[in-house]
Amino acid sequence: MEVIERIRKRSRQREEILAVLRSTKEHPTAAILHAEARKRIPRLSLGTVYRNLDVLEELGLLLHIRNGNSQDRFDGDVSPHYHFVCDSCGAVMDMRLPYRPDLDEAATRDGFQVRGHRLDFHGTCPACLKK
Amino acid sequence: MEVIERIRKRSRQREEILAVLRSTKEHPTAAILHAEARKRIPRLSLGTVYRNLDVLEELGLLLHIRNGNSQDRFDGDVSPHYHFVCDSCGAVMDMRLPYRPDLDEAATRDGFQVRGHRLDFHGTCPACLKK
DNA sequence: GTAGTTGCAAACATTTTGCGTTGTT
DNA sequence: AACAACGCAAAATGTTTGCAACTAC
Repeated sequence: MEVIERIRKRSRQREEILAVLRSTKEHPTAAILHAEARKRIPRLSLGTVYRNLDVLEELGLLLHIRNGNSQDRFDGDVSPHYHFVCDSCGAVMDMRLPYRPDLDEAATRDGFQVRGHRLDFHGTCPACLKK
Repeated sequence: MEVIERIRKRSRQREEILAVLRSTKEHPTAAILHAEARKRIPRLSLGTVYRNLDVLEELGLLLHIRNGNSQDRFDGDVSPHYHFVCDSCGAVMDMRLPYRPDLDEAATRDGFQVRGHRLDFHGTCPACLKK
């Protein structure tokens, strides 16, 4: 948990939530993380999951993807990268595409102070194309 | 209402909602549209606003921006363009930046069928910078 | 007359919060 | 001992839906 312990008290719940998130390449919802983490901490409540997701986001240890059709998704990979969202099945996948800092430069004008960007591609994912 | 009338029955409510959306450069939430359209149609219900936003999205007459901190926002400008989201005040603004179809080409690989992309910049908006 | 559309209110789904207890430092 | 974090359940938020009445065609 590195950074955290200087600012927050440690908790098994928080460690477990982050571990689950880091163990997958999917981009799970809060409910999925809850179900998964419960396998090891059966009494873990959903409220605790949300509270810890907030804390972890604040500390920059996860990405909060407010995209989805309904439920938000979370990404344990905080390095800059882009996503692909399937129009058909709704899955969120990582793109193997270099990050483009030059886009921020092009956008810095008209008085905007640009801190970064978010780029999502959408279309049909390989799995759905097969159907 | 151009296109619509061939597919749907016309309704004053739908026309008013689209008119309000087109009259602004802000990117209003459903609640804002409701409040605004109510000035002319006092009994307009929020349910009707949501139903019509769905219809209008389906017909390609608006963009549904599932971004925001909580409430979704809507954009009456359906031409391809990018947005800036202010980290400080949450406002969504249009960027004067040319659309980049080449990004889609670069992303077409690994079996993805790319239909388009969404690019949001974030940082601090001119108004918030002054404070 | 038929079927799309409405207003209203109830239902939903997701996320947030209050509170008394537990855990970490 | 102090106070962060917890579990639980209730509340808040944003959106959707069922239904009877209304409206466009």
